[in-house]
Amino acid sequence: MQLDERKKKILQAIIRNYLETGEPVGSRTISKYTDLNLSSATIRNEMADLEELGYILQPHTSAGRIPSDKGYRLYVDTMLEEKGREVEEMKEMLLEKEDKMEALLKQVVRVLAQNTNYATMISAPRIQRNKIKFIQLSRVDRGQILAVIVVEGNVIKNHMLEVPEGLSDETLLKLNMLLNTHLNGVPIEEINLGLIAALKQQAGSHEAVVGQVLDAVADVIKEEEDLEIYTSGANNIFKYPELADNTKASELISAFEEKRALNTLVQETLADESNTGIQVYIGEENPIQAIKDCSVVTATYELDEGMKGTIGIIGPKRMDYDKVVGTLKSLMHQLDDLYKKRD
Amino acid sequence: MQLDERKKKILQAIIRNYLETGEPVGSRTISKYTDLNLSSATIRNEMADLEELGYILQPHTSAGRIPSDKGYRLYVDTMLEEKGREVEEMKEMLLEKEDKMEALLKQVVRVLAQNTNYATMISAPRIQRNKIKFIQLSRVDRGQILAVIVVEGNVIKNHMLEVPEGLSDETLLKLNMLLNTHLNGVPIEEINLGLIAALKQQAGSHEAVVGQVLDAVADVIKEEEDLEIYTSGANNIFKYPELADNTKASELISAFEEKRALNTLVQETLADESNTGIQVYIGEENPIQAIKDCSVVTATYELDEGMKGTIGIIGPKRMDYDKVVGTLKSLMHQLDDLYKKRD
DNA sequence: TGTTAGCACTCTTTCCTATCGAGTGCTAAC
DNA sequence: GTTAGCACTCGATAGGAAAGAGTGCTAACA
Repeated sequence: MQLDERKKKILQAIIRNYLETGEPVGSRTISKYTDLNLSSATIRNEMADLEELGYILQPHTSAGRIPSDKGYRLYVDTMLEEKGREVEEMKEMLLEKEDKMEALLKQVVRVLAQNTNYATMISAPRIQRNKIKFIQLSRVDRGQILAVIVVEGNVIKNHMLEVPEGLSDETLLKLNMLLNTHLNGVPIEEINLGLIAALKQQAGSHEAVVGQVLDAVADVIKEEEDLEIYTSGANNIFKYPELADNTKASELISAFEEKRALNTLVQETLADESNTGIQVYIGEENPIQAIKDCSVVTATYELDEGMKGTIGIIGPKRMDYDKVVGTLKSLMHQLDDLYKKRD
Repeated sequence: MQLDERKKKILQAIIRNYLETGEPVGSRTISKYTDLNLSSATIRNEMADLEELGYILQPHTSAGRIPSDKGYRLYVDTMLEEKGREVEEMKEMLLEKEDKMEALLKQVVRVLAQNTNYATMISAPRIQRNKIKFIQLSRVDRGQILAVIVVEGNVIKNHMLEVPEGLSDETLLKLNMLLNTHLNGVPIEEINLGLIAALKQQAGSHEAVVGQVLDAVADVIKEEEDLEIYTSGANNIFKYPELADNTKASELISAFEEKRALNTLVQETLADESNTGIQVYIGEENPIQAIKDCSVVTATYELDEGMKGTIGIIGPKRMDYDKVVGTLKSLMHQLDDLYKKRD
């Protein structure tokens, strides 16, 4: 059996309707809902076929049909081809520029949750090019030195070092020179044992200080790895009865709080380079067990200088894919603009 | 009518039992539960009295009794006098020292949630003494300058400034001198218009740079105000049926996510200086409307140098106050130790 | 051959009712 | 003051009937 045009139309109608109502949809509804002018009986026949093909399923014998994961998948795929919508609504809200990346991300994720009525997440951009741009040691207190490390992309890292009180200003100046001449412009990955040994040797009796600075540099990478994720709108799941029962809700909330799980999602999204930057995981397709009853739409955004992050929208399988994809696309453009303007 | 010793004992028994089961407790249960050797009928009489006094109430005519807010309050008050327990369990977990304050707080709040099975929050310490300790401008790029501001308590603030490319190293040095001589040791609150004007005048043509630095300083205070709050264990609320229905759960989760609300709780806790540092808000007593069906136990912790923060545990009204207070007390000691050791 | 009307059948949902049982309040006796 | 006893209340639970939505199948139709 093949999936002809009419079957596709009926399937689409079923899904659309189900997205709206969340209830299984019957043949009579479709008979009226579409412009095919077919009786419910005919629809019933077609539905039986669609079920056999695996695109829809019946919760129980005398209920209407609901889309299967396979059905959603077809729907989403055809939709992604067709659409390139826009949602301008949130532009204004975003335009209240925020100075700090963190605040900006928090705002984006909140606006997105409010706009879509789904749960949302965003991962802070992961810096890919990691050259050291600038290092400075400054005395703050008698026995305390502040190390400031700036990495390409203007990621700034502060670290307080305890030093012997006898350390003179002169020495400090020397150490500054030493560090900057050897490390400026060097990608963090290239700081190997040889370089470290050379630095320590030149630092002489102050090798401990150099060691601490290098530890701080190493931290920059470490922080990269457990990258920051912000979430919002977790409570939106209560708007969808199929997700709101205690067990599921608890799992979902928990996954949202323990951002560890979401991280796998981020990784997965960043790894996949194939398409437009937008990916849709339906039900079991997504890598997180706890949200297997949900669908996830993710987008990769890229700011200047190879800084990449992920935005995700998590909702019921009957989420309004159309709108969500549109919103994400528009949002990505705006993030682009926003960043370019500021830069 | 007075609250004699026997009534107190009965009330305590009712509350204890209700804390365990979460079910209304009947007269027969109490008759067996206590060592008073009274029949259920007698208990019934006493319960009628207790109800009249407002310490307990009946969900409906033929049900047992549950404690009222007033009842809990009495229970908690007498308990706080008596107890000074310890919970050593989480010591080990905390002893895996974390370098960064943020990571430490996140860990504390997580450990606490795991230990208690309630939702938990912690606010990052708010610095009270705000003297500027150190300011430094460093050139990072041709047109970019990094301003590092260190405030007493070693709070570090970075800010990137855009400057005209013509700015010479010499000028930079002068500006550094200027800022440090005038601002070092000055409490941020005391930077008034007069001081600002004087600084700008001395900076001459570079007053714009000084202005930007001062803006960054102002940010330190601003950040103080919307202080950071970390939460954990929100999903624990699903363990208590009386909180787990959709409406309530949604409100709770939402309040937990929107940390704004929790902030009022922090403020309130910090404001109250009266007692041991531990406060208990029962039901409507707490300032957040969304969690009016919960109880909140808060503690103020104080690290060195007048840095104060708040820990909170949010659970059902029938939370195990005894254990929670004990846990919090022990935790506070450990935080003290931890910080002292590191310092 | 595809479409449709009709009908019996299935299964959930809803509502009603009866029953159960926990717990109370009251009375009378100890 | 304490207790036993009893009638009463009211939620919870279970069973069953009726309603309703929707199906699958058959037979008729164009």
